[in-house]
Amino acid sequence: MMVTLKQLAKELNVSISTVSKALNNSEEIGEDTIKRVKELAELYNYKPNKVALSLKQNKTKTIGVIIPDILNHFLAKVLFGIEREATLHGYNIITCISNESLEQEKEGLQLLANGSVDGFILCVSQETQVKNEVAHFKKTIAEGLPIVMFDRVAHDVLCDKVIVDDFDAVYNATNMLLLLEGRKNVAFISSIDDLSVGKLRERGYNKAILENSDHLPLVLRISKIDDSQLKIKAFFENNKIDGVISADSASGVIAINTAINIGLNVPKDLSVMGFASNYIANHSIPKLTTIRQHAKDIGANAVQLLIKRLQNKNASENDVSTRIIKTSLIKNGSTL
Amino acid sequence: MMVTLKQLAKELNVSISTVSKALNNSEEIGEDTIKRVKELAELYNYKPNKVALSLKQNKTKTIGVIIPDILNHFLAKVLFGIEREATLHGYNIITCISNESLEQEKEGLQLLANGSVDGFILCVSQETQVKNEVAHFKKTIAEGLPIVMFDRVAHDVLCDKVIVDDFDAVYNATNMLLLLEGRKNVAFISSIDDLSVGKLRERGYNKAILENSDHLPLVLRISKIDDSQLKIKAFFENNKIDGVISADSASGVIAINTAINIGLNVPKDLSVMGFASNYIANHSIPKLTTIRQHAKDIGANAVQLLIKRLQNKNASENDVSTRIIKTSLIKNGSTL
DNA sequence: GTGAAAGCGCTAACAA
DNA sequence: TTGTTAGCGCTTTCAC
Repeated sequence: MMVTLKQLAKELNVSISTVSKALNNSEEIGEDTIKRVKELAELYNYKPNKVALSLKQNKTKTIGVIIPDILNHFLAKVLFGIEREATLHGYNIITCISNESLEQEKEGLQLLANGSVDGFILCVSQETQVKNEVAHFKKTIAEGLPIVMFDRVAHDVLCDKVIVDDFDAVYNATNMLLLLEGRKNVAFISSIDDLSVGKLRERGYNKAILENSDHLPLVLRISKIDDSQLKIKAFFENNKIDGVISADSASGVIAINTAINIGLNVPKDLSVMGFASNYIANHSIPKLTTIRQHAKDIGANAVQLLIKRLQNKNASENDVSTRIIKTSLIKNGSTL
Repeated sequence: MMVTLKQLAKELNVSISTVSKALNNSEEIGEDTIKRVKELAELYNYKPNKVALSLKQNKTKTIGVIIPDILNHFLAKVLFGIEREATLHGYNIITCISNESLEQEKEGLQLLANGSVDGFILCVSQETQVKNEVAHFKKTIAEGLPIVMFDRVAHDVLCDKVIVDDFDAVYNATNMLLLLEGRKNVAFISSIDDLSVGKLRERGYNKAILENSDHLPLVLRISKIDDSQLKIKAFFENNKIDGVISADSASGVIAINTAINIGLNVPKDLSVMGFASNYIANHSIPKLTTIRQHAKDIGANAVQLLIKRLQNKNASENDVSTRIIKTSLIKNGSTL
C-alpha cells in the first residue's frame, strides 16, 4: 500500500541506495537522477516509513505522555500544550491515561518502555502520591528513558520537573483577601487535599491565616463522592465566612453559585477566588476571580526540557532542572 | 540500554532464533533451554522491541486519533473512551489536535500516514466542515489506512461512523418543554451552529417548534468571540422566554446562572435543558437537566469498528457501518 | 555517479 | 532440538 524505496528503485532501474541518496539530496547523485527520482516519489506520494527509520536510528521522535485524568481541564490544557510544542519540534505523542491509579501508571510506563518512545512526560497519579511509590519511575530512568514530571511531582525522583508556585500563589491570594479587602473569616475549600499540589496550596493558606488573621484555619475538604453543592451549602450555613480560596477548579464557581443561592451577595458579603481556567470561571455570575496556572506553558516547558535531554545524551542524569511557572491572578467580579 | 535477543543469545551461547522461539514458548525448543532463556530475559528485563516488531509484521498496533479540540469536555471524554478501549485491545493511541483547522487536520493525517499507525479515529474539524473538504480523508483511505469518524462526520466519505441521535434528541427535548411542561416560548441557544451536529440539533428544535408551537423558532447564536453571559442576558431581556434548549455544553449553565441573575426563577419561570456533561451540569443551581451523549461509549464504539476493520483486511471498503449512540435525558432541577 | 552490502531487532521458513 | 538465513524499509560505508 505504501510505496517503498525498493519499488521506486525497481521502476527507475536504479539501486535502492541511489534512490535513498537522491531523496536526501546527496552530493553523490547526478542532478537528473535526483530529478527523476523525486518526480516519481512525488507521483507515488512516497513517504519514508517511520518505523524503519526509528529502527535504524534507534529513536522514535515520539514522547510518551502519562496523564492521570484527561477530563480534568487543567491536565487537558497541559496536554494541549505538550502536543503543540511536540509537533513544533517534529515529535509525536503517545498518550496513556492512568486514571489516578498506580497500577495503570506502571502499566503505561511498562507498555511504552519497549522502544515505542524516546522519553516520558507525566503527572504523578493520585494513588502514587498517596502511597509515595517511586520505584517504577527510577527503573524507567535507569533503562535510559528520561522522564519530565509536571504539576504533581515525586520529589524523591531525580529528573526534570515543571511545577507551579502553588504555595506562594495561595499565600498571596489569602493575604489579598485578609489585608487588602479586610476580610475576617477566610476559608479554604479543596477537593484535592491528597495531592502534593493540594497540600502546598493548603499550606500557603495556613501560613497567611496564621500570620494575618486572628482565627484558625478554616478548611472544607470535599471528596470525589460528595455532592459538592450540598457540602459547600452546609459549610456556609454553619460558619460565618466572608472569603473563600478554592484549591481545585470546580469548587470556586460552585461556591459562588451556592452563596448566591442562599442569598449572599458576591463579592459584597463574600469574596471568592480560586484556581480555575477562564472557561470554568465563566460558569458563575459574577465570574470567578481566578488563579491561572498557564497550563499550556507548563506543557511546552516540559517538552523543551525533555527534548533538551534527549539531544544531550551525554548530559549527566544527576544534573536535573526544575522550572517554576508562575501563576497569575485574573481579577473578575467575585472579589472586591 | 534495552536488552536485545542478540545479547541474550550471546550470553547463553545459543542462536538468536532459539532465544526468540524460547520466549514465544515454541514447541520446538527444549524445556530446560526455555527455562534458561526465560530466566535470563527476566533478569535483564527483556522486552521485545516494539519498533522491530512493527516493521516485521507491518502493523503498529497503534491508532491515530485526530481531535479538533481537547479542551472541549465532550471530545476529551470521547478520547478517554478511545484510550480505554484501545488499551483493552492492546493498542496505543497517538493523538493529534487539529485546533478546528483544516490545515492541521491534513497535517495530522499526513504526519501519521507513514507507517506510524494502522488507522485513524477522528472528529472532523470545524473549518473542514465549513469548507466541506473531504479529499484528504479519501486519500488516506485509498492509501490503505481506514478511518472511523465520530460525532462530526463527513457524509460524503465512505467510512465507518459513530454518531449521536442529535436530531431526535433535540426534537424530543423541545417537545417535552412544549407539550409536557406547556411552555409557550421555547428558545434555542447554540455556539456551534456551523457544525454538522449543531445544524442537526437546530433542525430538531425547528421541527418541534413548527409542529407544536404557535411561534416561530427563536434562536440565539453565540460566536467564539462573544461574551456569552452578556449575549444571553440581552436575549432574555429582549424576549419573553419560558424555555431554553442549549446545543453546546456551556450555554446551558450560563443560561441558568444568567436567568437567576436577572431575577427569574428556574425552573418556575424558565425551564432549561441542554447538551452537557454531568461535570458541567453541576455548575449551576439548580443543576442543568442534561442531554447526555455517552461520550465514552462513542469512543469505545469507534475503536471497535476500527479494530474490526483492521482485522478484516479483506473486507470491502464499500461495506461500511454507522453506529448511532442514543442520548439519554438526565432530569435535574432546571426543568419541571 | 552508482551500486552492493551490512545492520537496526525481530520472526519464520527451512536446514541440519 | 537447535541453527541458518532471509527479509521487513531504511541509511550509510565502502567498492566500483
